[in-house]
Amino acid sequence: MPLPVPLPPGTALLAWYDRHRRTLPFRRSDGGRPDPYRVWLSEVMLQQTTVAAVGPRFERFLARFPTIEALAAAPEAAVMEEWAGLGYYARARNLHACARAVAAMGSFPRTAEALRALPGIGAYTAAAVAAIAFDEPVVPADGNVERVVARLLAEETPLPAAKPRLSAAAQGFMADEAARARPGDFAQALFDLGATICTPKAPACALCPWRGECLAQQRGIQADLPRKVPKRARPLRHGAHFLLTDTAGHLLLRRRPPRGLLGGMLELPGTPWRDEAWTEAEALPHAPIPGLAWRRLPGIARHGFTHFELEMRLYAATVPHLDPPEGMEARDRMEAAAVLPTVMRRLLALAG
DNA sequence: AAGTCGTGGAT
DNA sequence: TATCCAAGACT
Repeated sequence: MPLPVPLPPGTALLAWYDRHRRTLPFRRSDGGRPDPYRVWLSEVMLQQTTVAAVGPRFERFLARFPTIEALAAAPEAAVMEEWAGLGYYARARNLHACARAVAAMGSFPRTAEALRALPGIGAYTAAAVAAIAFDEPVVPADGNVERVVARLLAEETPLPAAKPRLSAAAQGFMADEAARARPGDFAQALFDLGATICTPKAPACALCPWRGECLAQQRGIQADLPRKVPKRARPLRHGAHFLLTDTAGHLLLRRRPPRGLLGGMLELPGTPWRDEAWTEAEALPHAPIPGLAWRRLPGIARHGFTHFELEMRLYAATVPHLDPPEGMEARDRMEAAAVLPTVMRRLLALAG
């Protein structure tokens, strides 16, 4: 009987993946070659966004834009509306620009290096699409992979400073022959390991295919890694917005500037957002149509952004017929609820 | 290169 | 309620 030899990392991880891989809406289960359009779309949707949030939106997006040519041919406003509620709206603008670039080229580039040059595709997404769709031997380093590698190596340097080292170490996995034979599966195996075993809070080390070689687990510090630099507190800001409706149930919306926060999305017209609350006398001059009988609705809508928190007051008025001023448009209430970003849906909720 | 850029679920 | 953080990109 030979001495038990630890399986090389690639073989052990892939064997675990073949038994425990997750079934996901954007992941093929028939073993066929993934469609680059679907892989790319899912990777962009999944940027800083949970699998649970992407799930129902992925097929819905594909139903509306079945091919990258269809996406490229669509107006940007249609893409923004389809993206409403998903957040990080620059992704939708870049997605559209990328679709037009790829459609003009005829097909997706097949290497991470070439993919990296497209809008909205950074180092991670380039490697993920190259590995999953084209089996290029690269390792996409997302938050899961950073966490797995930080624990494997017991890396004490806090993120984000440690990211280059962790990413390089992850790429080093491709020296393993088993990993190099299945780059797409290897990448997704790392994702699944991070999502189901090597979790942020209480990792299930007893079930981990790499428990034998994990330095953090040996030292008992796995739950403390990766270390991170503390985030700054989020300031509180204030706004006042205006709900103008007509007797047919339409309401007035305004398109935000094409870049920056919520760039290109629709909103309820309102004041700028500032550090101090708006009094009624300060807010009313910002109404889309001054001089109407604006009435303050009770309550305050709150919404958390990445780097500040927002409290909004809402004023309402009614006119017989809505005639949108320049730069604004009228939508019926059901449609508005569907195309507005979440922060604006909170205001609609305030109106009942 | 640190700040900007959304949202919802888990804890 | 407060905090974390998720298949990050861009400036």
